[in-house]
Amino acid sequence: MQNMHHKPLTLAGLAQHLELHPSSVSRALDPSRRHLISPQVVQRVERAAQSLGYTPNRAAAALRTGKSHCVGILLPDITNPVFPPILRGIEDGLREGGFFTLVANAGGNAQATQELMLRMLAQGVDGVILATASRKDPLLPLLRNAGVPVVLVNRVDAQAGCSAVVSDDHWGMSETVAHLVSLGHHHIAHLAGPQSLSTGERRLQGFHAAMAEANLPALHIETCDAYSVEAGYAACQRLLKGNTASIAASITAMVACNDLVALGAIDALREAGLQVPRDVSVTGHNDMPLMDRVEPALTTVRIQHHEMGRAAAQLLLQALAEPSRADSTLVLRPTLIVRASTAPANSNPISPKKASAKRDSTPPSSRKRP
Amino acid sequence: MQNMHHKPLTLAGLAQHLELHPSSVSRALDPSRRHLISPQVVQRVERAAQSLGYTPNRAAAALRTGKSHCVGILLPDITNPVFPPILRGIEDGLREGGFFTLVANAGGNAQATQELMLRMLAQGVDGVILATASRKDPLLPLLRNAGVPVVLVNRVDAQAGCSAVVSDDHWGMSETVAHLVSLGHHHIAHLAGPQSLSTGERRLQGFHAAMAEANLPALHIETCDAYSVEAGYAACQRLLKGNTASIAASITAMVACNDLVALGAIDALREAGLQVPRDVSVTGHNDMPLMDRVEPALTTVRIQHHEMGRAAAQLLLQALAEPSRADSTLVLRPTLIVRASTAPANSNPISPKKASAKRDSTPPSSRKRP
DNA sequence: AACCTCTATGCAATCGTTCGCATGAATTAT
DNA sequence: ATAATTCATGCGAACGATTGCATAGAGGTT
Repeated sequence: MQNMHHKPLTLAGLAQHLELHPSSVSRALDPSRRHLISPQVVQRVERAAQSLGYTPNRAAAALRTGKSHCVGILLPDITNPVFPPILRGIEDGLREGGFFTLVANAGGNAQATQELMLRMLAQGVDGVILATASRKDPLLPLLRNAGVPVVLVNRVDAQAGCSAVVSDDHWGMSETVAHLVSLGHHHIAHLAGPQSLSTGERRLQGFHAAMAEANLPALHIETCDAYSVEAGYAACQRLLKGNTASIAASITAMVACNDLVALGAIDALREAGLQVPRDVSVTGHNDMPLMDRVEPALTTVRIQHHEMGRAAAQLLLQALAEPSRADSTLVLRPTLIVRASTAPANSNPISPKKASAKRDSTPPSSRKRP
Repeated sequence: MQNMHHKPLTLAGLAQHLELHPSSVSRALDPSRRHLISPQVVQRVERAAQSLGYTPNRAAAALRTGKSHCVGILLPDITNPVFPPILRGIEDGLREGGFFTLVANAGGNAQATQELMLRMLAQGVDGVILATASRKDPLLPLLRNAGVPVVLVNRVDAQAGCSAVVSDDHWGMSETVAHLVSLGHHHIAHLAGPQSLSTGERRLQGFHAAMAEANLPALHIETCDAYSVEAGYAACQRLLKGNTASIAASITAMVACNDLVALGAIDALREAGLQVPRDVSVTGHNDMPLMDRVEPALTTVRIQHHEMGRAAAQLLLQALAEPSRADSTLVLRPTLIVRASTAPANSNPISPKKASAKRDSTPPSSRKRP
């Protein structure tokens, strides 16, 4: 086989071909320094670069300038359906800015995560986007010390110190509770997320605020130790068993911190002989894919995941271009999607099933807030 | 604020501190060249590197050696639920080998994809994993010419020339058809995937082979133009309307090329007044997340996505370590997961609903082949 | 004791780009 | 016409790690 591994054309090679000095060619090829070179030469260089297929060696440029045009993305686990659209948004945004994305799953412990981050820094990433930050992340001081711009996405940090993009959890909770109240619910429980994560904390706060706003007491709150079906199942069981039967029976609606938790809760409710939504209405959060097709279709809060990623990328690009720029936090407004898992409150659990018809039966691609 | 951006310690700096020559330190730190240095010095160097927090500048090493320790991953769209577990597997595998993953979504046209790949090469990736390859990908010659090792995952290329990891589509189809036959189905249709993609082609071939094996004619085949709910919906409609009413009515089972297509098909069947699985059984492929919770829970072929990614990473690492090594194709065996969307064939559509009880009611975390 | 081996370390060139500075040519001001 | 000012380009030293080759001792052989 004629495997001609054309050893890539170098800047010096191109310069020689053009009978110019490498530095001139370098300048002619860089938009921000083009003005130093005469237009004719610029054109000549561009043509030659094009036809000879010259591609600059980024490693060399990275060494010289200290900029690798790579951004590190740290997320807990891409397998969690929340993250793909975020990552997609980040990648779309960064690509426009000419950056590549170095993705790593930081599933492990803090120790492993820290080492991972050190390796990323050694790799020379110009900035970092964290989708993993708990409320007080040990990585942040490290990154600050390294002088690398950071943007948090989906979660914020207690002691801030960097830009962030989050969903408006207060608004989401407020809409959810208002929806349930309008259906006649008064005894509304909350399956809260891990309080070590900012989303868990903020949604709980949002729930409290929304209940207060509706003049209802927030009595039934159970915390999950993870965003998973299993954790939701367990939390719901605790909620049902922990309270006296009469109190538990009075709960007619449950607001979950997350779609998976909601699914787990539905499982637990069914196991307890209760029907959703006839006996208890359940809501989720995130509007993960397929939530319109589970049984019953889940009423949930749709977060702008893709937009969150894109915004995070833009924030990082800004910080990269203008390091002195002040940090900013972007809050994106979610949308309540009403489906079949919520129904009018039913004070008498023995009464016949009613009003459980699906209200959002449009195909997924054309779903909109009613 | 006391933003001490400790300019990172350089190899020369460390050497100076140790009163050694940079080259000695470099060797002492590299496991494969350590033997050239006396054990005492190696230890001294390691200690110092540890305590002073020395991290080698990869950009410099990349320039000198031509190896960046980065691998490029190209996939159509991380938002497609098939890819997250694959990516996760790839990342896990590469991390063990000390490599980072540069991820890019190649959603656009061929032109844009090619440019993206060129930029990746300029970035200096040591190898590439493609999850995008159609049956005859224009990227492959380009990569071959650049002398960059390539591994295909989930899809293979007609003119091979590189390693690949795929699922055993023939086996999957064979199991699926056998399952349907054992339920008494004889008139089995196939909603095929795009024939420009290797999975679409291979699953169609597998379907033909499986039907032949069962001594059944493969008469009803309709091709989807994408792996989506909409495409499945449209294809199923064509299947129902394109045939005469009598033929269409005789179909009692449909094998879809993909879970989403199966969901679309179920929509179309319902719209036509047919019930799943009472009137028509439907199967999917992939076992995407939540397929156990849709209505009805989908019988589908579970692909080892994570393992596929991991294997691809290992193949690439091998190719990187030993460039002369021959290409190999790894075929992973999938598993049929039987759920509620398949039921015994019902020759009389008017007969009462039966045998639609869920057979896979174990929680998602502990699902196994029965 | 002279010679040879072997081993641990030092030396210096190199990878491909970038950028401060120097230089010569062209343009303008006086 | 000459000096002052631009402008376009050339020059060469970085950036930080790697690596073939050179070398200085230590140890062993006859």
